[in-house]
Amino acid sequence: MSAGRIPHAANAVAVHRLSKLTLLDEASARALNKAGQRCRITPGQHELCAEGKAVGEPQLILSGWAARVRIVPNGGRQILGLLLPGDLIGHCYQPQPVALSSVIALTELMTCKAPAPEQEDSLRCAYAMSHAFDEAYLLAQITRLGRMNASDRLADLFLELLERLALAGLAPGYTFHHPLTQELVADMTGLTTVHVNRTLKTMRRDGDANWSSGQLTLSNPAALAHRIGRTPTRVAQPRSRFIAQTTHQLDPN
Amino acid sequence: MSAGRIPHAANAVAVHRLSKLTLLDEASARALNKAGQRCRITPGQHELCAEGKAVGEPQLILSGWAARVRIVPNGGRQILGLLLPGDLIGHCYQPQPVALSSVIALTELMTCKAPAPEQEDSLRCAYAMSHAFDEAYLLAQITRLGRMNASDRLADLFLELLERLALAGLAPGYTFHHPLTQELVADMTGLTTVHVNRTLKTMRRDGDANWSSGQLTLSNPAALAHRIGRTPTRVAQPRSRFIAQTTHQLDPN
DNA sequence: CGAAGCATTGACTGGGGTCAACTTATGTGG
DNA sequence: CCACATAAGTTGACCCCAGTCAATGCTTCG
Repeated sequence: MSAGRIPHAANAVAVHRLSKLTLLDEASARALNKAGQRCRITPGQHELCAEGKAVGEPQLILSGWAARVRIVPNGGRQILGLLLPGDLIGHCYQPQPVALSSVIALTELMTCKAPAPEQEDSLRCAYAMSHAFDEAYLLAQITRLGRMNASDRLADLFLELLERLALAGLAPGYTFHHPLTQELVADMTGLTTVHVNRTLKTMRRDGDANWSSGQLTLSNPAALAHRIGRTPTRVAQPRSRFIAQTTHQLDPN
Repeated sequence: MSAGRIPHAANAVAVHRLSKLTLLDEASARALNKAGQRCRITPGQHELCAEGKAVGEPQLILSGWAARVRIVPNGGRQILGLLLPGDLIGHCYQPQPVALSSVIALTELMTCKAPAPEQEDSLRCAYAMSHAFDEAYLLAQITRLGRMNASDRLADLFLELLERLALAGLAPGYTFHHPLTQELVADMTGLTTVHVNRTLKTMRRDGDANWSSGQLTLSNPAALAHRIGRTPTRVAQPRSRFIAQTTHQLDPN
């Protein structure tokens, strides 16, 4: 894996994630590498996709963060989910699809066209797995918003992020870099900026998490997960490589 | 469409819904009718599917209501979404899938095996459309929980139900029958039973909705939708029959 | 330097939760 | 037909988590 900014390295993270979802065959890996050579840059804050508009070709995120967003009539904003490196944008199965939410870039975003899977391709399986994880994250978001208090929402969200970034190989230790503002966290968790700030303060005091803008550190993810009753996300049976191998990240205490 | 309880009539509602999602060809309609002849009955309150367990063959709901449920560590329960006649259960694309949530029957439930689509079948498209609607309903659930107050949550939920039941031909006028208790509504909307009761009282007083257990009547769905800024769910471009034809249900004022 | 965005804090308020009682169905068996 | 049990709906009194408003730091950047 070479360094620098040559295209091959650009999609290393995305391939890393997809290959953890299923065993990628030769042809798939080659298709991904080839697709990564034609990447597109989207500046931060730009919209990649507008709710209600036609969905274009599915894109694969090579680097950067994005968010699925919905504007609420009364002026508010709800973030439906986050999109991280290795995630797919606009991958659906129905014909003539319409975007169910807008997608905005939270950072400068590098994307490429997601190569179309051939018949019986392992890529098709990787996409399906990715799609299933997307649904799992939506369900997690629902339980967070519906049945958790402020501090549990934040803890659960941070653990999910750690899990997902670990899947893409982006969370060494219990720390990760992120482009989130407290306002974004508020729009994600259904809270206000003020209350997010207060809750973060409490979590810092209690030694659970340390938010210093741009970076987040969880002192003891396993203990935190246990306390709020969180279990790692699973979408397929633990056969060969069909599960995300992130559990070990949370095992030690 | 004959009356009575012969198998052909049993799946009439499900076929009605799927054929509104896309234009069903002859073979698909025949496959659905045939599948409906071998139906299974699940008593109310029974679990069809357990979170974390392997998912079996995809099922099609012929009649009755079910709910996707997740138990929250601190004793609570969150309903992730409702499953209505014509909806699919356990339809996913990844191999060896694991259920992302439990599914429980809210009423006695009649289901049949969802016939496997052939290559380039219109059934495949119908399933994909149904899947897309499922995602849309999850997103709607997120914005409800994240950014709406109690009365808007109830109004939005009721409008969604009206829209979905109309799609299956089960909501003549602005009234529909349902098996929901106020506790179920509470578990769905992230509120408490007590507060759901109070909010329903207010809505009745204001002439927005009338909850009399077992039946719900919205006096003016279009006005209500306008007030809370709700638009009908759309997942594909309005080409031929690719959109749900429920808009007319909400048009008049 | 000022401007703009983000983080932080305090004082006050209110929507919805909690607790607890009571009523109204809907059975169910004697 | 009534006695009893159970589930669902209804209401009141009280409280608290999180929202609102508003001011003040703290960066970063032109």
